[in-house]
Amino acid sequence: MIKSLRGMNDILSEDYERFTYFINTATDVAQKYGFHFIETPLLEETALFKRSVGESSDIVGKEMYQFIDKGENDVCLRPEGTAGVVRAFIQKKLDKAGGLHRYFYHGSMFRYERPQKGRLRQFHQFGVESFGSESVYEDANMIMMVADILDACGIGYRLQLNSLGDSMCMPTYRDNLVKFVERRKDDVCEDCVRRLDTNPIRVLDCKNGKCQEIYVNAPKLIDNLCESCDTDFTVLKKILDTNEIKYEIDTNLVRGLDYYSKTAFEFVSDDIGSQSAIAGGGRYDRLVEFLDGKPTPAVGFAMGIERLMELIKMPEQTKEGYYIGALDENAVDLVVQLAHKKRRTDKVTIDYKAKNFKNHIKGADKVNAKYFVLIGSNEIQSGAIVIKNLEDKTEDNIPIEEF
RNA sequence: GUGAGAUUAGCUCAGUUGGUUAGAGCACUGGUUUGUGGUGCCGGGGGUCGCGGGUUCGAAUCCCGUAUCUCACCCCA
Repeated sequence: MIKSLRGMNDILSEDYERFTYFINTATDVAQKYGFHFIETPLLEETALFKRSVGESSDIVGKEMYQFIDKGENDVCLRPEGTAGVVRAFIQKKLDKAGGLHRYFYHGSMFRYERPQKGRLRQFHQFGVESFGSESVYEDANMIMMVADILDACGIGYRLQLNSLGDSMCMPTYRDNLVKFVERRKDDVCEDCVRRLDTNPIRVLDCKNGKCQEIYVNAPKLIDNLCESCDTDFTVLKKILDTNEIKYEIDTNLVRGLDYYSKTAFEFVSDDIGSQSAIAGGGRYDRLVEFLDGKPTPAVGFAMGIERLMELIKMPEQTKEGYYIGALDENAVDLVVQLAHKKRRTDKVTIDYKAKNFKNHIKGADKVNAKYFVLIGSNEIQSGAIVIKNLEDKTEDNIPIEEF
């Protein structure tokens, strides 16, 4: 038997119901915020991700589905959504057009990782990107949108917040942090020593308890923000307070992608195991120019749909449509005919086999039909049918032509 | 990429110190006076015990390899 590749799942039946319910709910919220759908290719030039996500990140360093295509192009399956949207934004020259451009997307992402609960090689994200606004109100807008989507799906969460600084304050801070860690190089774990070279900020969210004890006394970026970053962060907190969105400041929150600056946030759930981040995002004011566009402030987020799946509270299913059954073989043709007519407006379930009453009602119950109609010799002779409402148990006798 | 555990029917799981033909519940399918309310009762189909080797008179059971899933590390959505 041929099986699907490791970490790549089929989505069907009840999972599909949940999946589409989430997409529809999130789409509805995004549209209410004035965002428009954008679809970008699953395959992009490898250089796009190297330059945006960053070569020091694990994603680019070891998790990309990268290959040379038949035209000798170095390409890879997208590991995340932002880079493609930014590329499209620049390619369509919207950076030069000015103004605000707001997009949402959803689709498959690919990362060559060891799968576990909440971590797949092909997974799905719903994401949003906003270009052209440097206002911290737009950052807040993003966070409120995530909160609205999660609320609409009945999902509980904790919001973690941090500021990563900008090109003014971040480099200075990073140098100070490196100096701090280098003085204690012998006491921290191997990973942290490695991080000093690759991505020093990441030492802050090291899971090693001993390292964390040491970093308690490390300089905090949040205490070393430049004036504009500091003001924005204060304003952001105030906006969230005003709009009754609870948050925790997590000075160790570091996003894994190199392009983030200033606001960084992560929504986490305590109910889904160790892969607990259900949404993450932040500001990336420099990314457009890194990718050869006109400098354009931007902010966005992405949500991991698979991680949300089991948390989504689906609305209660209501009875819907018709079940039409044949009591004897002669009636099957008429059943098919009536179903064909009724399907112009309603959902209709039929069975090609003639069965007795009890088996038909079992079938109607199983598909959650609201109306129940049986056709047998009596109906064919009299030309009248009984429509039974399975919800309120009432019956209605009408001529077949009026059905 | 590293470490640990798991894998038996469509699903959830039993299966004794290795011993006849591998079980249950749910699901599926049919019957239960060929015509009105589901839950009852009776029956039926469905398994290369993840896959491949090995030990043994004999393996779902013990050993080795391998695949996948799960958990942790790592990383992230």
